[in-house]
Amino acid sequence: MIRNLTEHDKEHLQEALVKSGQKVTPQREAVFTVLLAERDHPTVDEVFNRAREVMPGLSLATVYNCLETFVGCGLVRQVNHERESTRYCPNLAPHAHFRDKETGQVHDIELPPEVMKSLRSILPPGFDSEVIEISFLGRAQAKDTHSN
Amino acid sequence: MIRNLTEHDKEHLQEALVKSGQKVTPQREAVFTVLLAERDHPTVDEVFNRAREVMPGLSLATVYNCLETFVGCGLVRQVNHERESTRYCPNLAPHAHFRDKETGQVHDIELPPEVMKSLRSILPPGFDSEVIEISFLGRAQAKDTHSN
DNA sequence: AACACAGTTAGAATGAGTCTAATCCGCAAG
DNA sequence: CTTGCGGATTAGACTCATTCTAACTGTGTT
Ligand SMILES: [Mn+2]
Ligand SMILES: [Mn+2]
Ligand SMILES: [Zn+2]
Ligand SMILES: [Zn+2]
Repeated sequence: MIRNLTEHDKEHLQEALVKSGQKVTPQREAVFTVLLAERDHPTVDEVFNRAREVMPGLSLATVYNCLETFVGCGLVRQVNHERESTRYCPNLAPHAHFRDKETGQVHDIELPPEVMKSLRSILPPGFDSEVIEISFLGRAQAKDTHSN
Repeated sequence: MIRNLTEHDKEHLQEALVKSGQKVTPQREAVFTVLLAERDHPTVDEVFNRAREVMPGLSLATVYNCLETFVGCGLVRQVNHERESTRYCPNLAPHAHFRDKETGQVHDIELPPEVMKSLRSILPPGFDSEVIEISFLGRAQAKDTHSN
């Protein structure tokens, strides 16, 4: 269920950490592995529980620390919906989030560059934005969790 | 500073409340007045402190209750940025929010219908969204708070 | 060996928001 | 009038995601 990191992902992790002056540790590898294994936007507690299966001594504080570190080096994004627990997303492509009101599931919605551009264009002169967050709330038709 | 409600706004409040089977009370009028007086997306505490100036006995619990009621009848919108305290906005036109990273101020950004449409169009078939939230984070050039 | 230092850890503290149970108040029936 | 009802208000207790603190670990350096 929680496969190990591919060489490629391992390098990605190491590069981002080292580039910002931080170390690769077993805990960070475990947490990153969890994030890549199931891209369902888990909460901190969900990450914690999944990671503990493979590293039983891991503490909740460390999961908070790792996730904060990852956000800091741009390895993952935080996802907030209203005031619910923060979720984490390793998808680095520009995308919006769709939250299913009934199931609570969060889905990635690809953001074409033209839409990004039209969004930026609504900012009046003088407004300069680094981050744009777009989130939908609604109902998504049930679909196979893995369609393969 | 905290002018009374215009007749028009009073009717707006009454209509929305009565339509959803709730009563106009002095507390609700006071809280609504505060929201309309300064459209700066105040937090609950800010609303509380402003409203107490005109109604000293008002309780924080009631401010929470009033704001929840208003959201329920569509009189105001909740505005969340990351995990900061929830803010409240009486602007009913479709708009996005821009948060200034330095000042913390929140500005309304008008959302043209064509942009709304292009946003809706990125949803894959099967996804049906009632609410879209768009928030920008960045820096806005200082401007007179009241330019009149 | 002693030190430096980042990372990890358990548990305490924080604080926005929610819940509870008592009281208030406007209104309608007796 | 008096009483009863139901929604609204209130103070304070409570929740719980997140942050903070201080001790400890592990690794590399002098
Ligand atoms: Mn779904
Ligand atoms: Mn500003
Ligand atoms: Zn995502
Ligand atoms: Zn607004």
